[in-house]
Amino acid sequence: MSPGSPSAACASSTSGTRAAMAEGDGAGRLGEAIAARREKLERLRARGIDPFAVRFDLDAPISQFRERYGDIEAGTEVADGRARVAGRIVLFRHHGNLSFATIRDRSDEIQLFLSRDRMGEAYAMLDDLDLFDIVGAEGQVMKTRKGELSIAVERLTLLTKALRPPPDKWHGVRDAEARARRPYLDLATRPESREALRARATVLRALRRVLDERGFLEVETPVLHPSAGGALARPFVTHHVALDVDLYLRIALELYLKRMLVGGLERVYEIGRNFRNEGVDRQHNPEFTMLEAYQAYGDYGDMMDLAEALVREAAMELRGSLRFDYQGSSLDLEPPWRRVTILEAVSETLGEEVGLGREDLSALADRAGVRVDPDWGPGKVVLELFERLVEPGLLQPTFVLDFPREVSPLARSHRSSPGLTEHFDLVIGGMEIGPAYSELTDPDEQRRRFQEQLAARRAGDEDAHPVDEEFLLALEHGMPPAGGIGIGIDRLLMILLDAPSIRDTIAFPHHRPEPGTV
RNA sequence: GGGCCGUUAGCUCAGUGGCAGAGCAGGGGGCUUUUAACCCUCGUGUCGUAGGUUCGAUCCCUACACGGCCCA
Repeated sequence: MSPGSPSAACASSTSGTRAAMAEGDGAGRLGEAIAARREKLERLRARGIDPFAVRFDLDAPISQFRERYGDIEAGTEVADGRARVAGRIVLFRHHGNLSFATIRDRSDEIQLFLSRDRMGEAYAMLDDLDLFDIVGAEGQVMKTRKGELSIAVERLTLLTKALRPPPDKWHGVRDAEARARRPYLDLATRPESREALRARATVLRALRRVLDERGFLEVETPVLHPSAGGALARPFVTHHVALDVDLYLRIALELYLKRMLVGGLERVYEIGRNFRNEGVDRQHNPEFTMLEAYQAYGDYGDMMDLAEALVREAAMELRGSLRFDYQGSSLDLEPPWRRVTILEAVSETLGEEVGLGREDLSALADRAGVRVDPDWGPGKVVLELFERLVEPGLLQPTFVLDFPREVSPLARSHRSSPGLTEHFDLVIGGMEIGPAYSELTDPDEQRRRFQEQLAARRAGDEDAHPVDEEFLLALEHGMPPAGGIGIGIDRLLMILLDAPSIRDTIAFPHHRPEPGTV
């Protein structure tokens, strides 16, 4: 964008259609506001002030001044309390030769006490400052007569001039669409929005700590996969130009982490982005963060212990408690969590015994108001019944055990129940947080499972698992028995933050591009 | 995919079949202890888009787009 050329800036606007048009017309309040800010920009430049400074030395984040001087008496100055802080101007109150500005940094807000007395001629610069400009300030720590901790500024440095007006200083960005389209404005104006990102970091740290302490190695595996496996979902397709091959964005981490077990690493985990080509709703974003961990010589029982430890640690770290509300209902994350098989859970909800052997499963589903495809096998019908009728009601943390083999091609067959696998889903707040298995290590069995999936795919199931020869080859070299688990980080955050939508946990959630901007 | 709701100034929101409204933000003026400061003053818009009904539509109707909620 060429500096000093308002018209060029308008013409090259990349903002929304409506805004861009208002600007293009050169009329309207937005155009005026931008023009006013640009005039100030030029005035500042004319006075030798760089409106986009290179750097600023500061002492500490604002929160530290609060901690240190929060207790001083109203109407006093701290003799040795010098402060250099920086932040964005979020409130401005002018009183002629005295002004108050509230600036915000990553840690907190503090008031700048700006008087002509202390600033002299430099006070005139305030005429050319606006809300949302970023400034650095140096002065004396003080408290006003009304008891507001402030910095009596002697030197004020403009660090960045904001050329566009900020959102409403009190409400921030409230419109869901506007928020989704310009998340940085939401972050700049709504504290909860910033808190959610801190919470994510806190939770990830806690999860890593638990795994690191247990001897798991954090690893990274490819995002570009020649075949999209490890889960039953439709992938995004991309293309490698030099190799001239189509590749898929990964839908799961599983198959590469298992190869690492073949490689002898025994305990590995990865926290990474998965991509699934599906709709966007309260519980789904096309890219989401998954933790997967694999523990050699363990089974899905060990994964239950691990899940409890991981979630407990994350909750304690973030909330300091295992009991809190989720969307109006009280939640208790204290282990041990309830364990119920999927067949028991479905039977309990329907009030009659449900098994894979029942001939009338489809009719049963029909009576329960759950639509099922006539091509589906009993396992898929049971899963559908569970997901529709049972899962949304499982508020408290629950391990739902022993999924039908038909819907779990990568889990080991159950050691005692034929037709089932050692696969559980962890459900909290009515949402699937993640699956875990006793892993299938028998390459011949794995091949048969893939072939069953191939048959399903040929019958029209687009989500069926592809046959992955490279993976089978690795298994043939021998993978130790292992337990593996996946935890959807975004959904776990929904629980821990009491958030109604996955969007509240993601900095840049996906949305349709605004028409006319692409 | 279906149903319902929403889309009006940069932001937050009112509103009407007959000149388009408020608060904040912005311009001008005042103010040396404010707290979403206050007081005076000034201007504003493709009323989501495209059609239709009407003398006249931002308002009623239809379709579409985007968003939200619910259902599948």
